[in-house]
This record gives sequence, C-alpha cells and structure tokens, in this order.
Amino acid sequence: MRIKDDEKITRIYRAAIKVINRDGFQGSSMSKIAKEADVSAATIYLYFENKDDMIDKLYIQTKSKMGKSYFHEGIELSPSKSTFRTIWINHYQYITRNIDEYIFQENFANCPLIEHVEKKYNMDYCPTFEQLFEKSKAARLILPMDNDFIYSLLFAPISSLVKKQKIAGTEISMNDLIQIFESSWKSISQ
Amino acid sequence: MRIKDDEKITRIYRAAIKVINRDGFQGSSMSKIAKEADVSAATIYLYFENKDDMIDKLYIQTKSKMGKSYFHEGIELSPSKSTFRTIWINHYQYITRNIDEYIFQENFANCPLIEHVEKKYNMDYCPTFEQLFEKSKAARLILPMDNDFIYSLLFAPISSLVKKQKIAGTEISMNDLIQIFESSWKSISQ
Amino acid sequence: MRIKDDEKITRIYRAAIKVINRDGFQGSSMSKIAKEADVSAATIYLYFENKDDMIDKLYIQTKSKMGKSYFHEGIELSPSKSTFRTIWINHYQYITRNIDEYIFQENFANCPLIEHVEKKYNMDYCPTFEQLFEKSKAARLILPMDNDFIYSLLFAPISSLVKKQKIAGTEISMNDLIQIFESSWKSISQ
Amino acid sequence: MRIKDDEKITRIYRAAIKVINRDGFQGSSMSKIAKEADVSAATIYLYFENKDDMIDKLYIQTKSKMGKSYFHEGIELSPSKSTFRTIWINHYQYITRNIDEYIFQENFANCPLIEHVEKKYNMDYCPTFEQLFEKSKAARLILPMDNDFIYSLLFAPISSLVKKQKIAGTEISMNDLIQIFESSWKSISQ
DNA sequence: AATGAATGAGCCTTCATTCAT
DNA sequence: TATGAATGAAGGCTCATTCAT
Repeated sequence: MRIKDDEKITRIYRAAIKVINRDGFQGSSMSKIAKEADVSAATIYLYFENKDDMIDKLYIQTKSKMGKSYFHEGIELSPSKSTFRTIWINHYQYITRNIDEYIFQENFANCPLIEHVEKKYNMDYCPTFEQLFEKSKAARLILPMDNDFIYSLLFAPISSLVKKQKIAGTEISMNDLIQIFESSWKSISQ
Repeated sequence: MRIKDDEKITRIYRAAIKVINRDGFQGSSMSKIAKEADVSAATIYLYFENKDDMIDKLYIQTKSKMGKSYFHEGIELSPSKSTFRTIWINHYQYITRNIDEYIFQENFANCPLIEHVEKKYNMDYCPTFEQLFEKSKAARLILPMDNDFIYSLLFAPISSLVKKQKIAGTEISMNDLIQIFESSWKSISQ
Repeated sequence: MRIKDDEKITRIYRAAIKVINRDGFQGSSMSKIAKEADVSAATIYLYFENKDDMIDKLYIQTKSKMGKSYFHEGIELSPSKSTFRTIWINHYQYITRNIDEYIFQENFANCPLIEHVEKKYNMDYCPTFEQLFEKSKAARLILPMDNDFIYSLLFAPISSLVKKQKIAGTEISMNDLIQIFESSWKSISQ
Repeated sequence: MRIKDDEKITRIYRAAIKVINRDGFQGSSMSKIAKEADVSAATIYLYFENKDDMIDKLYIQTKSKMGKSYFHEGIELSPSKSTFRTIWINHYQYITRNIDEYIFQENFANCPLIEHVEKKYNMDYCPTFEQLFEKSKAARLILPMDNDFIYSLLFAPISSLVKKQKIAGTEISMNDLIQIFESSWKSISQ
C-alpha cells in the first residue's frame, strides 16, 4: 500500500485556515480547501469524519498550539512583573505572527453551535496560568480577583488592538507596546 | 404605508440576527431568515439588493445603535472618572442585553471580505469619544496615549468577559463589575 | 406569483418510472429524473421532501391505480366464474399495458428498507377483493382457503408470465390466455 | 493457496447478498461489501473486473445453485404426481431458507440493463425440467401446455406467498403447504 | 408591494475504481 | 496476493436569486 503522507494533514489544516480567513467562515467550502491544499476533496474525508470534525480538530490544534506559545521552554515562572511581561510579549508575538489562526479561533468560539467542543475533548490548556496567578495573588503581587478577570484585563486589550491593526494594516511600535503592557499591568497589580 | 415598510425591515433585521445566532453564520440562509421574519424570501429582495447588502446594512444598523448606546441623552461629558464610569456601565449593559448583536458584529468585523463596508458607508460613529478622550488627556485625567489604545484598555476586558460569561452561562455580580471597572480605569488614568 | 403547474407532478412521476425502468433502481438519480421530466432537480424538492418521499409516493400512487384497475366501473361482483374471469383479464391488461409501473412496484416491495410504507400510509386498496372472496367461499364456488392463497394462485402465474414475455420480447396469444386462466381457475375452484 | 481464494470469493458473495438485502440494491456499495467481507475494497478487484461483473457472477452463481436445488441427488424423475410434489417442496424449502438470494435474483432479473447476462453466459440450468415436463405431457399426466406456463402455474404462487410471508413476518403451516401444492397441481394436471 | 414557483450553481459527502507499496 | 491511500465523478440536497402573477 501507499505510504501515508504525514504532512498531508498539515497541508489541509493550513489550507483550511487560509481559505476561512480569505473567504470568511461562510465562504469556505470543502472543495475550496481541497484545491488550496492540492488534494482531492475526497482525500479530506480519509483524515476527518466530516467538515465539522475537521474544523473542530483544527480549533483544538490551534488552541493547543497557542496555549503552549505563552510559555517558552525554560521560562522562569516565579511571580514577578518580569514573568508577566515575558508571557505578555510571547502572547503578542504569537497572535501577531499567527493572526489568521487567532481570528479563526475567535470566530469559531463565537459560533453558538460548536461551543461544546471544549467539553467534548476536555481541553484544559492553561493549568500553568492558574498556578502563576494564584502564586502571584498569594505574594500580593497582583490583586485578588477571579482568574478570568486577570486574564481578560491582561490580554484582551492587546488582542483587540492587534486585530484592529491587522484590519487597518498598521503596526504597533515597540514604545507603544511597552506603554500598553505597563497600562495592562497597572490594572491587575497591587 | 411608510410605517409598514419600516416595520418589515425591522422584522427582517431581527430575524436575521436570531437565525445567525441560532444556526451560526454559516448555517444561516435567506429562506430561514424569511421564514423567521414571516415573509417570503422574495420580499427581502424588495428591501435589499442581495444577501451581502442585507448583512452590510444589518452591521451598520447595529453598529450605529451600539455607538449611540454609550451616551444616553442628557449625559454630562465633562472629563471626569464618573463620566467614564457611566459610559463604561452603559457599554456593559448594552452588550449584556444585546449580546447576540454584539457577537454578530465581531464575527462580521473579523471577516476580511467585508472590511470595506466601514469605508463605503463612511461610518464615523464615535466623534464623541474622540472629544472626550482629548479633553481628558488635556486635563491630565488620563494618560496621553493613542485613542485606540484607550478604547481597547477600557472596553476590551469587559467585552471579552461578557462573551465568556455568555458561553459559560454565568453572570457577573455588581461587586465584580465595580472591581473590573476600577482596574480598567487604573490602566488608563494618570 | 406563478401559477402552479399541476401537470408537473405527473411529469415527474412519469420520468421517475421511465428512468428507474431504463437504468434500474440503482442507476436512477434525481438529476436524471429531473432531466427526463425537463425540470430542474431543485424543482422536485418543491413537491417532495426527498428522494425516498418521492419514491414512496410514486409507489402509493401506482399501487392505488392498479388496485382500481381490477374493477372497472359498473362491474358485477356477484360470485361467479365469469366475475373472476373479468377481474383476471383486467389485471392482465393492466400489467401488460403498464408493465413498467408493475415492475417498479415489485422492485420497490422487494426492497427491505421501505416495507413500512404500506403501514405508514395505511393502504388497504383491496377490500373489494375480500368481499368477493368471502362471498364466493360461502357460495361454495371456490375453495375455503386463506385469501392470500387465493390471490396468489389466481394472479401470480399470469404476472410472472407477463414479466417473462416482456424480457423475451414475445406475446401471449388469446388462446394461451384462456388456457392459463382456466388452469388458474381450476386451482381455486371447488 | 487455491482453497484460500475460493473461500475469499465465497465471503465476498455472502457479504454482497447480505449488504444488498440489508440496505437495498441502491444502498449497497463496494466499500460496504468489502467491510462486511472483511477484505479491502481493492481486493474485490482481484477477483472481479468491476461491480457489474461481480453482480453478474453473483447472479449466475445463485441461479445455478437454485437450479440444482430442485433436484436432490438420487431423485427419481419418473412422471408422477409424487415427483412433482418432491420438486415443489424442494423449491419451497430452498427459497424459504435462501429468501435473500431469491429476492436478489428477482430484483436482478427485473433490471433491464442486465438482461443480457443470461445470453452472455449461455445459461441453461433447467434441461431436466424440460425432460420431466415433456415426459409428463406424453404420459397424459399434465396438460399439454407451453413449459413456461407449467413452470409459472406450478411455482409462481408459492414463490409469491413466501415473499409475502417474509415481509409480514409470518410462516406457512404444513397443512397450508399441502393445500397450496394440491391447488397448484390441479391447475396443471390432466 | 408581495409572494409561491422555479432554477443553476454550489454545497457536503460517497462512489467505484486505481495506485503504490 | 493484498491493501490502505488516493481521486474524479457523481450522489442527494440546499442555496441565493429571479420569474410571473
């Protein structure tokens, strides 16, 4: 039998994101994705049960990839401002470089029919966050709030801005970046 | 005669949002929307050129509605923390009560093919914001940053949280709300 | 609005039988049927929920048509050999002239997945048969057997022969026809 | 090596009949049959040219099997009522026990596109019938009719009834069976 | 103004079949 | 021999849109 082309799934994933981000969620179709990935549409069904399954798995894969991106190897997770800055910058770099995947994730998450995926696959990609937040609260570094609040206060503004910049076609300067981080940090620090 | 038309357009708008938020952006269709609005699909084409036109106008309408919602009539726009709090709370209440429209807007805005709408219709719904921000910066109430940054730091966290609560099916308490505002305010205040 | 083309359903029915009998049950497809009926495939779905629904209704329609064909108007249903002969001849003429519909019915009935139709639509097209058979048994004209047996002994041989003749491309002569009826009659008469 | 092949073909045949009778003629597919036979779909193409070829051969095989079933080994073929009864009972038992194959044959035979098979493979599985019928006619045991007529009068009623029983899920009692044979016999006997 | 009828284009998916190992 | 991988063609069905009243 033929050898299985391990890189084919990756090609399909890439093509899916590309098409979805080019033509929108609604404008995407299996045949467009297939053409973009340079495979037959039927081939996609060797790797995925159906379209929903493919998109679910694409979401899980990108979500997990992003989850890992916050924490580079060897990162020091002691509760300090510089740790938060490192993570924050990592996040900024990730969504800047993978803006398509990031937008795909948001669109996916906003789609009401598919909110169940996280439970179905039992995704919990951020236990590290929990620990860092708790330790930081214990050390009186940050305010004693719900972790969801901390997460949103820290990351939502920069995420929102990156999306805006993408649409406008502009870029954020290093100085601005520092200013935004300092502001975000102020909102959660004690 | 005139009233009847307007009411029909409203019905179509409402139906569109309902269907889009029930079946997702991809699962919506003109016939479903027509059925939900209790008109013939052909009728929709009396009021809109085509589907894109309808969705464009739906976006503009909701966007404008939301733009107005920040500022209730008779609101005092003097540069003060309490003005910002009022606006912030207005925003919170609006997206909480119109979460479907808000999510629709986000999905729409994320779709690259339709980014031109804002230019096409020359939407500038926030001159009031500009003025308030500039006056507040001049009065050294808030930090001297790009208005986009201020906007994101102030509103992105609470918007992000409301979406999360919606998916999780939980609610934010009044105490939490105050805490979040205070944090957001800290991030932009001088 | 457009006027509804009442004759369109008939055209679809005819096309369906034609295609099914030309290309076989397996070789038939909605698009072939649509082309044969000279309508768009989508049009078929205005009149039928789906393919199964269409074939179900086609079966019911032809079955009912055949049910009526045994008994021409004004037919005398007194229990006598000549009554049986009339009915028998009617049946022969019907399947000869509508061999396609007849074969379609047999194929349909043989398909295991769709046997439930008769119950779903509560078809009982032959109460007249029941009455004739019972009266004839009471009058000691025919043997006291289960009505199903009578029906099969009377009609199965000629039906089977007509199908064979169709495949072979030959015809049954009038003399032969009489001989076959006499034989069939002998098998049930007292 | 040789044995293994034969066993695999048999498995494919069995699977084909099972699938066709489970999902209907139209619902059957090579991959379903392959899965049921526990082989790869590609394997089927080692033994058959294509799907039509496979079904053709399946028909020939079952047809030949049924042809033989009328006449058990050592059967006495003298022209007598008891010979006819034996053959008739053999036929009844065969279709009862192999109802799926029997129905498959009927569906196949009704499909016009494939009527040529019989000529292509030059099937004449019933010379024994011809001889018996001719001898019986000569001995004035049965009526002097076309052999096709005899065949239909004798077997069509019971075949038709077995199919009906299968759909209804009921069974024919021994008494009934005798009654039906006697009736069928009356129709052809002199 | 309003609508049911109608449709070509396109959707997702499965098919019978071939390829490469 | 045997098979998983791969695919172009076709399947049933729905879509956005237009027609005719």
